[in-house]
Amino acid sequence: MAERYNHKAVEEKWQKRWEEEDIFRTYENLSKPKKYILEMFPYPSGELHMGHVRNYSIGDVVARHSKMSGYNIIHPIGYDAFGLPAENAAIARGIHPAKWTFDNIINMRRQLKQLGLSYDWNREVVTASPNYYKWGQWLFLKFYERGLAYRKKAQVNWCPSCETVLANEQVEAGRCWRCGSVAELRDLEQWFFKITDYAERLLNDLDLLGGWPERVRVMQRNWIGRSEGAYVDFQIKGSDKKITVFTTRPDTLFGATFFLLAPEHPMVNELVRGTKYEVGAAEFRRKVAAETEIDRTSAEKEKNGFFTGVYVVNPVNSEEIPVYLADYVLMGYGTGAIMAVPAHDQRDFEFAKKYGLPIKVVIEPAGEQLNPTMMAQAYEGEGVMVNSGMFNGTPQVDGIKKVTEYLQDEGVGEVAVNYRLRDWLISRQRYWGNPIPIVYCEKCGIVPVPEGELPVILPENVEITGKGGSPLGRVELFVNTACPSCGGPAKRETDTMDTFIDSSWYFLRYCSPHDDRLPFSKEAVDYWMPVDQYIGGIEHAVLHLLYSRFFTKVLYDMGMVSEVEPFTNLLTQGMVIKDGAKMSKSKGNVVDPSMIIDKYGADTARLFILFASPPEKELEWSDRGVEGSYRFLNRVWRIVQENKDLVMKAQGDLTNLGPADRNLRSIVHRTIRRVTDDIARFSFNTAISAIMELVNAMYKYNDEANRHSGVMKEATDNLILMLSPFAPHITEELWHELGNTESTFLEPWPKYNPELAKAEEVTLVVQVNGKVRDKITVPADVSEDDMKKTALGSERVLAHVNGKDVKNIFIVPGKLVNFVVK
RNA sequence: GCCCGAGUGGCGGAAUAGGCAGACGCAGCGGACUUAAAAUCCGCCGCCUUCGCAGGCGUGCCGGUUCGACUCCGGCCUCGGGCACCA
Repeated sequence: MAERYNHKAVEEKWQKRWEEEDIFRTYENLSKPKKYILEMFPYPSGELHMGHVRNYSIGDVVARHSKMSGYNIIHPIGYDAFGLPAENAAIARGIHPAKWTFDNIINMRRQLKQLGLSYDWNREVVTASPNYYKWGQWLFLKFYERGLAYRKKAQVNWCPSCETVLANEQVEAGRCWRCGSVAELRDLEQWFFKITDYAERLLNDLDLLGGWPERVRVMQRNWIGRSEGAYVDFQIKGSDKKITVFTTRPDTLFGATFFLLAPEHPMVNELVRGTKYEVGAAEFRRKVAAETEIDRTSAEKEKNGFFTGVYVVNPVNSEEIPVYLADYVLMGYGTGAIMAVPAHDQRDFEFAKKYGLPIKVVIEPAGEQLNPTMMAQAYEGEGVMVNSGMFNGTPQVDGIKKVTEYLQDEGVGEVAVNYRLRDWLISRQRYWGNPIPIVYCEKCGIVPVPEGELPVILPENVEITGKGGSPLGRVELFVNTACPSCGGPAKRETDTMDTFIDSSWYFLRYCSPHDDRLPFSKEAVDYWMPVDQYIGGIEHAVLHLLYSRFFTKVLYDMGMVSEVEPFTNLLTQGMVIKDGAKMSKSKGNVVDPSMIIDKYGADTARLFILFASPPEKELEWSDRGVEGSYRFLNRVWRIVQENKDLVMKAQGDLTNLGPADRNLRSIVHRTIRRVTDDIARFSFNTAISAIMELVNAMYKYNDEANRHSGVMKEATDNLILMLSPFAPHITEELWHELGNTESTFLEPWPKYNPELAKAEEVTLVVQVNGKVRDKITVPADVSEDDMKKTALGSERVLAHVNGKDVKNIFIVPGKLVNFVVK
């Protein structure tokens, strides 16, 4: 190999060799501890971006370091290949989504290989291939059998731009998570997964996830939104019917002065039918329905209501209170009906003020009286029950329990738990996704496609316009079929599944990717799962990470997996930004990884990305910084080349060393300790800086008159091995140039000798009254007495101590002396 | 509004258990090598005062605890993120 570092030649050479020798292939091996290292698989948009490079560089360091540390690792990759962009490309450029997707995969696979990532390519998974989506359909059928997949008519989110419905999790602040369009509400019959059945477990098991960032757990906790309270029945005046409300504040029941229904509440029509309120109620409902989710749920918006002419009876005091429709009451939460307590709920308070409804105080803070006419806002704090009959004087905290018990005894209420989490709407009116394996028969109704007929193949001949409903609905050959049950004429479901289903179990498929009898083999999954380290973006804090947890729990209940949580440890990487803003085409600040790899090589790109910032933080891109990393690799290259001959004929005797030799050895062993610890805590930036310091020390040592070949070899070997997870190509080249024949990937991770890692000399810091006055080099094993003596031998210290009383002396052994003087 | 997270040189960042603030890198400055430049190697590099020795100040702001605080406590400011009529 040439004297100069030629990144292109080196990287191409080793990528080829690794592939030929198949060194990243992994197998189950019960004699070794396993480690599952996983990065979120990419959507094959066509080009790798810097966020991918960061994600996969982090994962590769963890994987390579784990492998070298003796773990049997699994480190797979694949493509989340279904999704709307493929259809958009078809519309914009007339390319079939399948061609667009699979061409993109070819390109992205090439780019991933250029990065030198240690993937077991034999485990590659593509969600858009029939041998993967078949099993997604199979799982759908299992969910259906268990009652976890069901169809219902509901008010759902609709993205007008993507022309499809969206799950709640996929609407962010009222906008489509993908395209940012304002979501509309529509009444549609759709397929749902019953994730709410798992709400309690999804919530409780967050406690098992100590290896997750706290903020992700908090986001999921908030999203699930558990609240305890009670159901309370209110009798409709002049009817034998009742309406149930959910409340978290049964203690304020005596303060209910009116009653509110969501405009969509199913009782509304019945209540106003044939009355003078009928027309107005319908109009009010229409007006509210026209609002977007954003308007509807904005807390700032003025509340609107409509009186129905109906009254209900408060079960605790028989008071008759008026029933209104209110736009701030949501049909999707609780029962869609609430009791309004304006004195103790700010929203109800505002509503009461607007419509001139009475306000009745039933909770008062200790030693204070509240006057309803004087109140500027609701009192939501703690206190004691008043105006509440037999409960007067009860502290509010006890009141919640006591009133609920009373309601239960009277048969008009019960304890209740509600969640903010809604069922997962999984239908999509799109083509490029996994067909829902369901047939609608005129006679038999909903009929699941039999397992033996899977997969329901996604037809290729489809016209994609992006308009007018599910594209599959226009493919007659697909739609028209025979009922699997009676053989009569039937129609297929034409919606496809949410692509988040595909990504909810791909990590299981990696364990046995070629299984053709089941989605994954229990044996393989039992060996590899759970994922020990998952790495990806924070944007999936609720979406993908919640859905995957749900899937894992269902599969656990089915006996298909033995773990209740899929991801033991989670690392959420920060964004890559440039000039202070997220890289985006519209801002014109995108840096293309291909350009960087071409100019400096993958090793430089990886090293820079890992060095510039800790993985969880934002990473500010810097072209100068990249050059610095490139300079460093060249520096490594040269110091190894310069010492190649010396190292190759090194003799192993490391006794009788001079001070410079001992010093370098000590630095080498300290560096091993630092780098090992830093990688373990994902502090890659400091790990790299420690390696840089080692290289600086090696250059200094290089000027010594009598370089010791054995010492130089120890430093060089360890430098190469420690750097190899970060910059695998250059280190592999240098490693082989030194006469080694095994890949660094297969070498053991360096170990340090604690004795050698100790410095012989340390810097003693001397303070007077907490201010540093001198720094003196002393032997590492200096006694406390000698520390004191040495410190008092310093003129600079004496200048601040002489003529004063030494009141106290604090000594931190081997580190610091502090004289307290007056 | 509520809940998180973060504020350290010109810049990215470091300080893992309360003990040297600014490791490492970028930029800058100086030197060596060179006919010269690039590359490379070596050195300097928080601010103020000072020829220097040295001294003072300094981790968003104000206060506290401590022999000693970037680190712990109380209050505030700014920025970023999440949630936001969920009864």
